[in-house]
Amino acid sequence: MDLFKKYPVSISNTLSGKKEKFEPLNPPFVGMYSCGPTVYSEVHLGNLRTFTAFDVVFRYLTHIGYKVRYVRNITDAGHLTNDAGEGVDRIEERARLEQLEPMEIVQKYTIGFHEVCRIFNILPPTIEPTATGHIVEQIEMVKKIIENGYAYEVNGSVYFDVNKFSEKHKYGELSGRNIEELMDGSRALNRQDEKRNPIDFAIWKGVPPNHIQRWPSPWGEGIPGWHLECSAMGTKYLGKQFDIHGGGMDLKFPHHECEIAQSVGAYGIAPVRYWMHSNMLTVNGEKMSKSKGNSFLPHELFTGSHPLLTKAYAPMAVRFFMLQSHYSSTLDFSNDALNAAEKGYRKLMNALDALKELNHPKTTAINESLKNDLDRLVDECYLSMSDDFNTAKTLAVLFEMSARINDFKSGNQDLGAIDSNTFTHFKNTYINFIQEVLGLREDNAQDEQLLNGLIQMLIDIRKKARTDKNFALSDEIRDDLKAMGVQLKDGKDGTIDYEIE
RNA sequence: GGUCUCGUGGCCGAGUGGCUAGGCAGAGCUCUGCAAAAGCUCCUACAGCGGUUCGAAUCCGCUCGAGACCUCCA
Repeated sequence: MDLFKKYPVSISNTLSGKKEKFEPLNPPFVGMYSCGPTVYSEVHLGNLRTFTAFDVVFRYLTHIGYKVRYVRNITDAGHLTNDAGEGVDRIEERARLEQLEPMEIVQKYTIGFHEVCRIFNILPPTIEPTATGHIVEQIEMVKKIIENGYAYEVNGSVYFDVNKFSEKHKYGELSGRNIEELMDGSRALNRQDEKRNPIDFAIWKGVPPNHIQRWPSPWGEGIPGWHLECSAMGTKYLGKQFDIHGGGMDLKFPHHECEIAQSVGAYGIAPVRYWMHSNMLTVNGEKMSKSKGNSFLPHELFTGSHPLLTKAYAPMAVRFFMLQSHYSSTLDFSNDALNAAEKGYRKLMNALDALKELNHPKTTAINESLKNDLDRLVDECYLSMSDDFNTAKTLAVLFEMSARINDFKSGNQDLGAIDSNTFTHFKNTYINFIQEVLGLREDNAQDEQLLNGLIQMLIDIRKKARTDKNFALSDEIRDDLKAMGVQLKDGKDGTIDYEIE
């Protein structure tokens, strides 16, 4: 039986505001889209939280047997910072600043983004389309919206007519807004404004002659509107209606709201069945963002070079830190929290190493209650993840499992007291959840071999010293290693393990 | 100003009507040549006030506090 049938997934659908049973349109296939980065500068940790959240969704759905097509875009076409045609195009701005062609900027930061994803063990999506690679699709979509009467052209730009749209459809359903309030909230149009209504938004924007990024269109040279790419590419690769659309909370309005309007305006059907929004990473209670100047860059984390950090943190400790909270809650970023996460992460990984070394011996007398306990833990891993991808709850279960693992390792508990099927199931679940579902892995894998050899050598010397009762020497070796951050651990049976701090 | 969210033990964070979250820190015990690790035990909270209920951290109301969106942002 497929795991997704045994452990049905529920998702907090931000469209309905309720937790709903997840039923894909065409099981076992799942279509999932999440908004990727605009590649005009380095991604920061806040961005990474969202990518990590949907990485785990992708991983888990895949793990339980769904065939997931996961589309995450790269926004490499510049967009004006507001729809009135004022403001700046960030990619264009950056290009002028660095004296580069916009596509050089885009290339540079796309590569940087991929590098960071690799470091944080964020899997590549199954399709990673770019906005500039889908100008044709976007133009076609604009045409359809015009044909359907929901957009109008002014001076080479095309605007979505929100008022017209709302005569037949709902606008603001996702973000819980109504048009009247939005009108009140927006400033009045000035004389130069091309829009009929302040809440209309550009789906194609004509650009002045000095603008570098530009594409020909039926309305003249210009750039696509900034909400349009997701609609066009989502439709192209996932269909007019697909299962899951994710993104950060701050994209809910206007970005996702506009996506819905465009898709309905073009195809007459709601594009997404389950909307998921991940919450913000905060610093001292405030949203981490570039504009607030409180963002952390990945390399500042690895090197500990940020003024608010007391030390460097490994990427996997940070990933673990993010998984310790639910994606829909805000998560506060601090040294103390990171320190705690680092230790918790190590504990989990130590148990993982121990478990990999464990093999089931001959079964002796079966301990029923132990067997039931292990089966329950396996079950709870799945139930927790199926409950709206509750990674925090899942980690709590994994910690319980690690205690059982350490019992087996130390001999506190006899492995023979359970049958080998139970053990294999337990073992596979622990390994799979940590590595595949949560995407946690050992850091520093490259240097490990060399280091392992060196330390092993010292361990052998120390073993001899202890056999000779030369404790002065054995302690010296242990203490000197400790000073360098290598902690030796003497086992009951004379084996010596170590841990790098 | 409008809309909305949140306020959990020393810290971080799950939990949305009754049953122990978990991690980190702290205390103790076991194991151990010592140390570390590990296991076990303890520290048992839900912003304040009122209400609903047999029973509320969980539902309702008010108060206080924090934050988000309404402009680009994951």
